[in-house]
Amino acid sequence: MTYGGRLPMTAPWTYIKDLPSREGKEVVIRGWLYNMRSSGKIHFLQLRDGTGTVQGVMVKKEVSEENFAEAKGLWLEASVEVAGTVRKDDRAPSGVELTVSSVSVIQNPSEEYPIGKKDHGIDFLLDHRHLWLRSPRQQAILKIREAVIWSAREFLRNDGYMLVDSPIISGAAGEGASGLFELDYFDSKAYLAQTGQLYAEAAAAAFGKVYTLGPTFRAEKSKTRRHLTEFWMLEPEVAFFDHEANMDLQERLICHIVAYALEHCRRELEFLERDISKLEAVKAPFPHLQYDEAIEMLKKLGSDTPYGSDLGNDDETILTKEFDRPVFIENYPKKIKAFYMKEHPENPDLVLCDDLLAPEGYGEIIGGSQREDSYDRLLARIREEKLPEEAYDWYLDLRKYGTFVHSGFGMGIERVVAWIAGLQHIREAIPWPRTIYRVKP
RNA sequence: UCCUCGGUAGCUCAAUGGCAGAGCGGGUGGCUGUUAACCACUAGGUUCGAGGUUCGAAUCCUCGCCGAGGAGCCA
Repeated sequence: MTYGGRLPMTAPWTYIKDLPSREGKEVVIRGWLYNMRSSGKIHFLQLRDGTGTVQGVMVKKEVSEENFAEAKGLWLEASVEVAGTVRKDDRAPSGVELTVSSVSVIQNPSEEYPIGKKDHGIDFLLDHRHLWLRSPRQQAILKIREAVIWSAREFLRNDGYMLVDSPIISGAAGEGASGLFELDYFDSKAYLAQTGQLYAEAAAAAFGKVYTLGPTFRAEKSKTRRHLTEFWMLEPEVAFFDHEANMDLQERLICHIVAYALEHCRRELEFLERDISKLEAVKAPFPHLQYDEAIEMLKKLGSDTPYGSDLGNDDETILTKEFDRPVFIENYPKKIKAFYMKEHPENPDLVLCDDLLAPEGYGEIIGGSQREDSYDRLLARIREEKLPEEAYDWYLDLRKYGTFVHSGFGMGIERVVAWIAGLQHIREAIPWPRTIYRVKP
């Protein structure tokens, strides 16, 4: 079982996804054995290579006795190179099977694979995330994640947006000191970014239409199905866009992402048993509710959240069940929102902002606002919130040198993935979830 | 930080004061079309830890540890 000797890496091999087009041909595939059944004189090798799965049928009288016996001794997740002939078979899910002529063992595990064929508890699966990724469900979810990110970037790039990365280490507190991860930075303190927004605003003054995409960090001890301590956020920021244009961009972006997933991830969505009709309903225009209308509506639906409070998770769930597509909640009271949001021109107690809530109880996937562009009002807000003024000197500069109407928003990647894939918990929507009690693997 | 629930074989769970069990996985044997294959046999335990109540504790009590679900906060 010498790897280099028996398996020249320059040799061509075939990916399982391409087998249907190689019917009748002799091929070699490389991958892993994810299950095996045997009837004594015939082995059924369930093989996967990351592009698909195929059943290798190994008949005793058609292969060497040694090779047949060696195959029988394989453990689950053995890595193998399998040679055989592609054969059409109506019993196979992909329409083809592989009639095996020989199996070369790359490595046969010396102990049993921890993840079995029956159900496991979430604690065990998260402890084995590095192996759990191999399961079909996790692969389907992560393919949808990739599609969400890819389609969002494609949409923005085609619409003239430029990716301008923002720093992960920052000396400024961002949205307020609570929930920040603090780290030793040589002789002083620094923080992990909670948002790239302030940097995106600076970049918008340079490039006009920009976005950031990267990990963000919240040190809050949240223990819910909607929270991670490390999550990815897409944050467009647009010069000369007002609140209305901002929401229009959000609506177009979400529609594009959903349409892309429906077109390119149909198999994954079906595997996850997602109700596809719910996604097909996601079309513009999305309904809009003013904050006070939302509070009124919630009262009729049995919530006792008073005017002036932020909506709770239960409120979001109740509210979104009233609609078949995402719903905007606009113009929250100033005192429950961030300092950088622009005051409502007709009501100084409100700010020009929006949350976009996904249907079916998934809740907030986007938070956005028009930014305060007045130097004086922004400075006043920083003082009102008792934020460290000196940390925001550069941010205030943006209002000092050619200030401009601008707006932007943050879209939580994992929440969008959880919604589109129909997940119960956000932690499956990221390859390596970080939660309050879990940083390994 | 608060509330709720849980921790028993490698895994998923049962046993609720009276002999520690099943399914899956592992081992051995059988089976030429299996689809979480099946059949037979078999090995496998510090019941999370410490202390307590009791003739007797996986089970009841106290403390601790480790998780999960939810609240708050947020994307």
